[in-house]
Amino acid sequence: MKSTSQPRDRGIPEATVARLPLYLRALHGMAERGVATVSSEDLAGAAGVNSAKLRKDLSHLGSYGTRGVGYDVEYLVYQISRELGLTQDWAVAIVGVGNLGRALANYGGFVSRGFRVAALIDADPEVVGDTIAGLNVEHIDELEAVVKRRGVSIVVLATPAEAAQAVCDRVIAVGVTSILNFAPVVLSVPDTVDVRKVDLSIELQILAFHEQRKAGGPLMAVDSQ
Amino acid sequence: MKSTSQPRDRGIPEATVARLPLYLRALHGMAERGVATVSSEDLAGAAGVNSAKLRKDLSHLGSYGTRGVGYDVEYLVYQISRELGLTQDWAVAIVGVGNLGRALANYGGFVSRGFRVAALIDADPEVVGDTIAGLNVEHIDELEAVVKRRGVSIVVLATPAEAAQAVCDRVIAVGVTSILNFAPVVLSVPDTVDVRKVDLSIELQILAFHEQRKAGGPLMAVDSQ
DNA sequence: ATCCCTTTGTGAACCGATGCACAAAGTAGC
DNA sequence: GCTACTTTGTGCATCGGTTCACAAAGGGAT
Repeated sequence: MKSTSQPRDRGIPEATVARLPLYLRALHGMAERGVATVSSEDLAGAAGVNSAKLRKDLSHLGSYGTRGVGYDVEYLVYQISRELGLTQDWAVAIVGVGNLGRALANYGGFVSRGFRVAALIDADPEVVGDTIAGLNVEHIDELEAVVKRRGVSIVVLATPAEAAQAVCDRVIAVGVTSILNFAPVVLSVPDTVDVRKVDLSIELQILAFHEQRKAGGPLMAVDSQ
Repeated sequence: MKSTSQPRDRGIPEATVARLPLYLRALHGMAERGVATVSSEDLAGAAGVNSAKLRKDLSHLGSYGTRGVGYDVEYLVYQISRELGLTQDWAVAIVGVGNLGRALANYGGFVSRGFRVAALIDADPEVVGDTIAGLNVEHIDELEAVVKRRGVSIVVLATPAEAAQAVCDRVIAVGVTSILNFAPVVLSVPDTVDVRKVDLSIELQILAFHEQRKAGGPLMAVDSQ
């Protein structure tokens, strides 16, 4: 079993996986502009990475380039899509239909290729029954039933921090193993479950740290010693 | 110059900086519950990290713990806040007041300690003049003036993808060096500028990748060879 | 068919981050 | 003061990821 017919390794580095969507987006843009073939140099430029890194990333999927020529755009789009699992359709449920949940439901670009918002769920009787982005908001009591009925496999948590862990536990109990968490809490889950976290406040704090450094560091104003 | 009085090293590892906000949040929770002192083990548990990592992270700020006892919660909150630059007040402008921008403006928890939404800016005459979260939405033509007048130092981009680079260039031209980008594009900026990216679609794709792996991998359905 | 040019795929050095494991430093009890 | 116990701070081995640099592979021209 050498790198002739089955070069695709089961273990793709996590860092590579995180960049594949970036390459895919750049490639989609190129495909729309009618570009047929692209070099690692150009694609790397479009994705904002180093070309050696790009080549190594792609080499983890297989040998899809042609030396002296580059990569076929359409073919590469297909291969990356398949590797990421975007050739199938993922049903996503958004739990928590506050400002953020609403924005996510309406954000077209977000749920694009491969993903479909299949359910909106909230606890507030005030919003249950509303129609948002063409979907009926259902009550949290229906959570388990809705997840099962619609074949939801990815849950987006946009609840208040206090509610997140409880909702998390419930969706895991019905078999969901992929969660995108917007609530500012550390979820505790079994390690069979994947949680990705998006935390706006943390991103701002990291920016503030660097901004402060540029301005002279934390000692400047205080001069503690 | 040893580690007695000036232990604070100018170079805090990036990975550490990214975790400090997490520790800070856990500590705030503890402070509210009246906890006076915490061990690395307990704090690490609350933040979801390994205790050795936590201790090493904190050691980059200085020697703020007491052996045999732990860390003083209040004191550590102060030290981390100071290191992150949260003892000062950062004026944030949100550009793009669509669904997402609106959600961000209203999201109280997001702009919490140390941050203040100082301006909302949009190009659509339909929304310019509206009041959202107590703020008047201003026209994009006023961008430079508003940024200067309000002392904005961090800009949040919540525009459509097509507009993001242009807005980015403009705010950089007025001196902004910290940008939080929600638009699904790779911004090109001088390397004096910090850009952090939040991309919902990428997060979903990473989840899909792992979800597919759990289900048997991309070969299962296709069996290409 | 041969030579030259382009671009891929990857071996190897390097770099930063992680986690173990333990000495150093402190508290508490006698 | 001395001993036993707790918990920090860190040296060290390790690991994953990045980057360089180049040999291998292909295309095109003569």
